[in-house]
Amino acid sequence: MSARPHSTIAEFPQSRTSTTCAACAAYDLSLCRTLSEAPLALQYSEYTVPARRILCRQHELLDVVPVICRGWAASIVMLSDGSRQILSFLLPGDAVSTALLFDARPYFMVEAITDVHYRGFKRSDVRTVLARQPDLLDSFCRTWAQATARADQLIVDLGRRTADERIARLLLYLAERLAQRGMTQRGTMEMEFPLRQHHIADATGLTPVHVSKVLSEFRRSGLIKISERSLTILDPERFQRIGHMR
Amino acid sequence: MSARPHSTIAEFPQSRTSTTCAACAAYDLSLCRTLSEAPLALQYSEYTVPARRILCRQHELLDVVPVICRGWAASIVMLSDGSRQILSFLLPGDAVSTALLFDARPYFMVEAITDVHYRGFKRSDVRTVLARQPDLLDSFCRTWAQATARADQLIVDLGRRTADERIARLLLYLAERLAQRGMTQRGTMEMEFPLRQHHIADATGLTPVHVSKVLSEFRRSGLIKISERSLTILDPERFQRIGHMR
DNA sequence: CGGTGTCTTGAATACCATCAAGTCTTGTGG
DNA sequence: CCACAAGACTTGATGGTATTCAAGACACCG
Repeated sequence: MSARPHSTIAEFPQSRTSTTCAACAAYDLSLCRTLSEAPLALQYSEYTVPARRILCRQHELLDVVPVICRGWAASIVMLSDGSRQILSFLLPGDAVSTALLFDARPYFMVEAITDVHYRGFKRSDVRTVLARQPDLLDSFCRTWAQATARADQLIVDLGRRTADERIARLLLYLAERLAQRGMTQRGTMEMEFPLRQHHIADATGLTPVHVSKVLSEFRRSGLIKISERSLTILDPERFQRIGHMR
Repeated sequence: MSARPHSTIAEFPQSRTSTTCAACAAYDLSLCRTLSEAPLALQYSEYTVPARRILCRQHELLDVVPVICRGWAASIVMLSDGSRQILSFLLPGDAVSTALLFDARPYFMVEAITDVHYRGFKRSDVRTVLARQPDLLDSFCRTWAQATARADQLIVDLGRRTADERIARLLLYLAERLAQRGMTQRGTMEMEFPLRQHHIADATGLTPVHVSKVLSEFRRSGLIKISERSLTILDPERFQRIGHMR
């Protein structure tokens, strides 16, 4: 696999302008609002990085907890032979990793998929706030528990499911998360979909070549429409059956 | 795959005798001690179940948080076609799942591998104690963060590594955890090892047949000795290279 | 306009699953 | 104590799914 020379770390925090949070697709779901608004009003830095840029590197110290405001990112483990495994896709409102609060040295990197806008909260600030606000801590833990459940589900998918099943389940899972954020066309199963096939491959433990073949087959059988950075699930019922074959 | 008619749920809590915790291999590591001893002295029930018995079922309500005292168990997701994926092995001192504190309905089952002795703490008790003791909460979260890291590591293994690598890494990981608990022969890499090959298969996303072939190959090349419920890593250095090939 | 990234398709190959038969051990009831 | 059944493991033959290799089409960008 090829080196990616364009990947350089984000370096320059923007001035902390009051960004239009109304644009954040997950404003209501997210911890971000609670942390940044009164009465807590934690300080944070804001960053904007272009697609394909690295937000933070594997094994490098990180003293902020990043929260995505706009765009898609992914947390990725890179192996020494260049192969990659995506642990999770990060959508607006997602904190990069809940576990990051307790370990300053992530074992994965975070890479922007689209242009990404994000905030970095100081770890120590977040921890003191959580320690003082039991209800906040509780909702934080619930979010963490959800992430744990998703990770375990992914383990099952990678361990025991075929390529068709893995890909169908990934797409359905993303569709569900986008719907929660109001990021699908109202009523339909149509959504903006910035993932490249190599992202799908890295998330499902497959090769890009095989992903291409499976998606083509899905397209031919009228299950999905996928093109021009957009995805439509045409036959949700049949598509879900493929994801739940076992 | 076959139905396992012998698996019935553990039903009868024993009388709450003061068990000899000195025998617990992970007494110092575990939350269990802190929870059960003064000054907290939480109430708990104690259970002993034979090998292959189910401690708790997938999707069934559970109002206690089990902590393993003796023996090996595994948390397992079962799919409708009978195939199984082991999420984690549970050793003495392990709580069944940290996430279980926030979701009473586990998406996995827990099965005893050897005879298992465990305690069940009431979820609500544990939560109130955690809420009141910041240092306890902190160490709880650190344990959770470790479990999260292990799950992510497993995702990488299943997504991007070959059978040889997966199996070698599993054995090394277990050896490391056993060593932490003083459950290896002092100085050597020899340990009691109750796993059947089908457990290894279910944990690595492989078939028992293939596990057998890989283990035989490891044995032939003098990497490990594995027989009679015991495992010795004969050539740790070479074995680790196999686990870290990429 | 070349360069890079993305996607597609086909052919050859590798890895692991499946199927099957046989050995050995373990546990159980007669 | 023996007979029998079930579980655990091994080994070889065969097959399928996904990888690797390769070539070409297409879009986008500086």
